[in-house]
Amino acid sequence: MTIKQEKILNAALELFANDGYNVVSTSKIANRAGVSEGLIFRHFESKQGLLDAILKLAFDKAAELYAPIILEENPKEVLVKAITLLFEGDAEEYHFWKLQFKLKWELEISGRAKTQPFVDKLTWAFGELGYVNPQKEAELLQHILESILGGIIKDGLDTQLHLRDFLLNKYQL
Amino acid sequence: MTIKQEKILNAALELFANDGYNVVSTSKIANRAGVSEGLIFRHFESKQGLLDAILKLAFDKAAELYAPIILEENPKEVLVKAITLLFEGDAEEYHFWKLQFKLKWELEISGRAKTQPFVDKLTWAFGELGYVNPQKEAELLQHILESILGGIIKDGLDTQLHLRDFLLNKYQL
DNA sequence: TACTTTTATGAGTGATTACTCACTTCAATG
DNA sequence: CATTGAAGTGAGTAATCACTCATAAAAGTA
Repeated sequence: MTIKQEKILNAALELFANDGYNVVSTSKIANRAGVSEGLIFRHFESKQGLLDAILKLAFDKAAELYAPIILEENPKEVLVKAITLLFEGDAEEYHFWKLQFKLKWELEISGRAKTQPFVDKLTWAFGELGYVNPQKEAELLQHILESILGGIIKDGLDTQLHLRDFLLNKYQL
Repeated sequence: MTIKQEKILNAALELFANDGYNVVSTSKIANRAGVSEGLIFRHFESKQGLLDAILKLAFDKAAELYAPIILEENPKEVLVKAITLLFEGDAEEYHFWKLQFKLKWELEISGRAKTQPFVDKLTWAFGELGYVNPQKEAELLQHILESILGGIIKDGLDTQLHLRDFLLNKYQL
């Protein structure tokens, strides 16, 4: 991984996340990265190949972020971490999240299979805590968290922050 | 409104909703509508103007759909209608909903101000029913419904249908 | 130093884009 | 019938697109 390769990835991530995959041209990416356009195709073969490389980085980043929840053994703590995680994202991760939401609708990339372990863990936690229908409770919470994350990305963290304590209170955590 | 004008609107709605605004070319729209490309610009001035015309139709359709909830005077019935509404969408409305989700992320059109009366009505209903924090209960339910609607559009009605009865039960309706 | 491989450039390619315009067809009116 | 304004056409335009390729600079190895 050369320096210019990283510059291309960073520039493309930012542009894809902010403007979308289809409207961002490879010449614009090259310009932002301070690199010749041809270099993109040398390293990543095609525009799609560049996107694939970024998606792999995003996947690794997400796995790393969710790991503490998957490994947690206290059911209450699982829910606490799941809820608070959203509100602690730093600026670096921001672009990855935004890209994921954009691509979900622009290219109809589901990312559904990837969240399955997370939903399974939530289901387990709700079961341990004696909920009648842990499976559906888990799906519901997953929906809530996904929509709140979308709100954070679109309208800013401060517009959603008050829901954190409300949720923690609602689930008696 | 001439016949060809309607054909253009229908073709564009379907293509925008399925493929996205930026990837659909005006020549493709004209072709699908069985119309010369120039006619699009005669009637709608620009590609953006065509989109604006479609968004106006979508807004009217949404207002018409939400009206029964806004006018409802029984608080419990407000929540019932809000929850069940999602699961009763017919095929014609489907494209309008899908377009809204796509544009929300592709062009970052918020549509937030437009849902305000709906959220206000939910807030009122939760207040009438004695909830401690009706404002936040309303925002939470709005988040849930939005995310479920997204699930219906992406993965199909049947993947989300079981959540309807679960929600009705959870809110004791 | 001499040779090889990799990294990097930027002008050039055909295809496609949103949009224009000179022109024709059509329907309505007096 | 004659006139007029709107509806409709389709070839044409400059700009931009993803991508190629001949060539040069740099880095590694002996």
